[in-house]
Amino acid sequence: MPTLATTQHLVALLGSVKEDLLEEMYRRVSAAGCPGLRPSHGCIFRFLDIDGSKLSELAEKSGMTKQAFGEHVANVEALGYVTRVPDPEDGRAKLVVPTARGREVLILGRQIFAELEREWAEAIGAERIAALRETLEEIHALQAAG
Amino acid sequence: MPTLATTQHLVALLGSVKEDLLEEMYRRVSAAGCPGLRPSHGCIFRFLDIDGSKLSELAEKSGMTKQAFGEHVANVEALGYVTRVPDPEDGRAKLVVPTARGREVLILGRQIFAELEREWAEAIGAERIAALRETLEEIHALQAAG
DNA sequence: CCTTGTAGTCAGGTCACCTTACCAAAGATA
DNA sequence: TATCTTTGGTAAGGTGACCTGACTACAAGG
Repeated sequence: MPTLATTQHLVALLGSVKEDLLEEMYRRVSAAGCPGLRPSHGCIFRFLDIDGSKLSELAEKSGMTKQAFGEHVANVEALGYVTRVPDPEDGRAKLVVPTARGREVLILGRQIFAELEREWAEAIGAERIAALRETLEEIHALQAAG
Repeated sequence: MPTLATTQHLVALLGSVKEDLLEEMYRRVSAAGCPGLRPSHGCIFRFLDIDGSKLSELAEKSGMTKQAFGEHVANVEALGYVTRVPDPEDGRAKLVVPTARGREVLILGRQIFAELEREWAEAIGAERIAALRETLEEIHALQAAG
């Protein structure tokens, strides 16, 4: 019989695991010599092109307002990971461009993600991780539809 | 080859599904005639005893500070779902006690959770939902340990 | 009693968003 | 070409969900 606790546990569990992963990720990023970055800064690196991307593009891809995204960019710029340069093809626009350190973070991020995937596959089983992803996608689709 | 997007997708997916579920839950609670309640108010109903519980107990179980929890209680009290009464056994303490409407919410919550479980089991398969939970628990344990 | 610990509140701060209002440049239209 | 609308970005201010630090009222032990 499903109880309040049972199902709430699933919701809480989803939150915990997400936080666990984000935390672990940024712990490693930090340990690898890129301090100051917070989990929320991931929204920048996630879709950032190595040659620079327009703020509004990034904001839209992240599902955030331009203002909210711009704030994160300002933070990450202050930390020295990106710069804002005027877009040569659009006088209104500015390109968010990774600095040398920023490009390191981009690569580092990929490495750390690969590392985590490998560790989960080892500890839990690659096919179970795949199944997890599939089930989550189905639930998401179900909720989006219903 | 695991990419940045692949693994980030899993983190994002966890977040999306969690939000989906919380949203759906509160949509139904609202539809069932209990307006004003927000997802974050779940922290109160989650551990609230039908006869009342002490604020600090609830705060501790939710992993929140007393102050933060107290704010939620104030909100939910203003909505008329709980009251704060002095604890007859401890002059310092106050009991958070559900009102009649609050007790309805408690029951309603259980019903909605049961409903959701049933729907997922139907659409996705009970054993896959169980597997999801198990895998999440293992990852959580893994991260807590490592 | 008096000290120390605990329950709860108050004040104020932070973080990650949001809305409203605006400017400046681009593109469409007349 | 002058204007009108759309789009890229910023500024200012607000909100929700937390936090820390400082405080009061009561409890419990020596």
